[in-house]
Amino acid sequence: MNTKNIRIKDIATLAGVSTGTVDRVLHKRGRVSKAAEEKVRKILNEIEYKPNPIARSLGSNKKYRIIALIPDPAQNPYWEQANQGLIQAQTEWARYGIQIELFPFDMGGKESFKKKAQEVLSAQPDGVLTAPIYYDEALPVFNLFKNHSIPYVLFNTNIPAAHPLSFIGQDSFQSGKVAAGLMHFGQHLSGTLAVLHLDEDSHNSIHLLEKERGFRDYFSNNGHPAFEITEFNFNPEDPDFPGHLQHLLSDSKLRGIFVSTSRGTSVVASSLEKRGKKDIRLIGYDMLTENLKYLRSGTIDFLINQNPKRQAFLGISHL
Amino acid sequence: MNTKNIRIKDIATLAGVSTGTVDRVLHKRGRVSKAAEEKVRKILNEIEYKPNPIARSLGSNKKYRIIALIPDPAQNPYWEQANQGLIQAQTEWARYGIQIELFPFDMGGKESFKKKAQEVLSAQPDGVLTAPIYYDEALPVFNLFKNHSIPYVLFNTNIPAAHPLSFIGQDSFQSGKVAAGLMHFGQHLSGTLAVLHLDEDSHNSIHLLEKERGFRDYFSNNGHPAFEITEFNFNPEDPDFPGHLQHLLSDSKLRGIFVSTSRGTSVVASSLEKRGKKDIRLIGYDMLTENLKYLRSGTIDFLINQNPKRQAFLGISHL
DNA sequence: ACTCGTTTTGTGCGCGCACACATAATTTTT
DNA sequence: AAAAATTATGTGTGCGCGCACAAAACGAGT
Repeated sequence: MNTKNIRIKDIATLAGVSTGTVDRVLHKRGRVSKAAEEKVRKILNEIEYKPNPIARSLGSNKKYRIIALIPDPAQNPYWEQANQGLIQAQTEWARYGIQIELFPFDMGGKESFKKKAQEVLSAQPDGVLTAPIYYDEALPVFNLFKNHSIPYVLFNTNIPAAHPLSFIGQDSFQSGKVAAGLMHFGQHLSGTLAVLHLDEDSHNSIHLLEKERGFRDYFSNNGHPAFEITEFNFNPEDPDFPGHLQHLLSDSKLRGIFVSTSRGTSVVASSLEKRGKKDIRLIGYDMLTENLKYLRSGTIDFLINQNPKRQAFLGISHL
Repeated sequence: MNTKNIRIKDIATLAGVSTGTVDRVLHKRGRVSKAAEEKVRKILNEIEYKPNPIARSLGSNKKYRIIALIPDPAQNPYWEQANQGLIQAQTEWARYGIQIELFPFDMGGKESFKKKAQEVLSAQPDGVLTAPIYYDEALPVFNLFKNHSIPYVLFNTNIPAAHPLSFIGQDSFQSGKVAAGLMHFGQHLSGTLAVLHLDEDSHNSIHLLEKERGFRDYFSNNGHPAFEITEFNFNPEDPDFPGHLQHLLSDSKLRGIFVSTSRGTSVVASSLEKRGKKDIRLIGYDMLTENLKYLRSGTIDFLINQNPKRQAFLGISHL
């Protein structure tokens, strides 16, 4: 009673006009005399009108199409988890007339990304959720979206320059700092720390570089014991990769490894375990089942959880 | 189109009856002939009917009263954060006719808890969100709630025996194990570890005891280096408290302190900082502003975040 | 066969909003 | 000054559901 919700009808009576007129003022679609608009505006300023979202969505009953433009889940467990979140969102929002379609693109194929982005555009969705893992290719795509006034939400990787509707995900820089803090914690011997980007094209993936920057930033402010930080870019599909890894691990001064990608962590962990190198600290990303195995066995010391499932779900919700 | 949502009306046509009959079958309020019920039931089994929650809540437009029975936020920053979450939930759900009332009880006064619980009962709310920090007193209260068929959601502290509608919060036992893991991590000298319960009546607070149990459990499985774990119960309001703390800190073999309550952590941290004891590891709970200060300065090594604000919010949402 | 009770079934209304359309009040044109 | 065009305003309808109530069907008794 006390929390009496004002309806559009109440405003109408208060302003001495009909509901239709109030409606037109609210949706600013003209066809209203100045005098009438005045009156309604006045009432609106006095009391705060909150349209009832339930009633609103009931009537319209529109179908919304949202497209998720993300790397192929089949290729990568991280994106598979994200996909899980999408499926969850799908079922959750289904009866509100929201339909989610997946446009997976090939990781490591910028061309694939560009092509799929074009398809998204021509599909004319009501919203897009995407993870712009390629900086250079992403920006022009977003400009196109904006021109077609298709709202888009970024997740996983942030590109502020793209000014999306919103961004869901963690701050890669801070995330790198956290990793560094955990790496530093309790370390009493100086030595080498390795930052590993296990990706096809890590130079173009800003979020990986941001993580590294955060990692280095931490150590530039926290100097004892002194660490030498080296950075490596490996493609885990490369046949030479095991060799490179072995060479890296043979460094007796190596104290810790920070893997910037979720998938790569378990590979490194298995290598460490084989060599019985328990003293090398390993920090990676995300609770993939593979990773969890090594986390339990103690080979992986910390996993920074990006919660792709939840992120994807939230992303859709925001749209 | 393809995801055509079936309405109650569709079922009616399919079964060859009217919507009213379907409605009666769905809400099982009788007044339906066996033959008709048969037909409707058959259709219902074939297709999965999902009532549109939007339309449902539109019509009813009921007012729901939810009461939050939690410790007085004014007395404790942790519960103040929880209160923030309640306020957020309040504004969020306001227009769906949900009203949240706060029944704060005095911490450290079981009598206060019992009294307030009685008040809640006589207020006849549609739902209760509560944090049963006193085990012995809580159970009979929940039985009363159940008798009056008032749904209740627990948060912060779980009491499975109370079988509530749901529980929001972390597993205290696991949380203690995590703390132990972080305590153990990188420790290379054996010594003493202290578990501090800084509460008025810690013996009756199961979640604190659960945390300790988890903490001890970890070390019983991870033995090197060997630690002696001691446990202390202090009341931070007690005038003797600073003396006790000082005595504890004078132990040269003390390696780390685990504070099981969110509020106490900063007190210990300030003490540590005064004595310049940087080498004692300190682990506590929750991102209270006080705690964050010491986390930044490095005196507190880890804070396990229980996110009371979010928990409270989720609790209401579940109801 | 008719009325009266009882059970079964169908219909109508409203929740609050958006949007379409019908009416009313203007202004412009002839 | 009347008709036509334009603009302003009011009213009606439907979204899907729950619930109240009207209508119909059915039996039983006279």
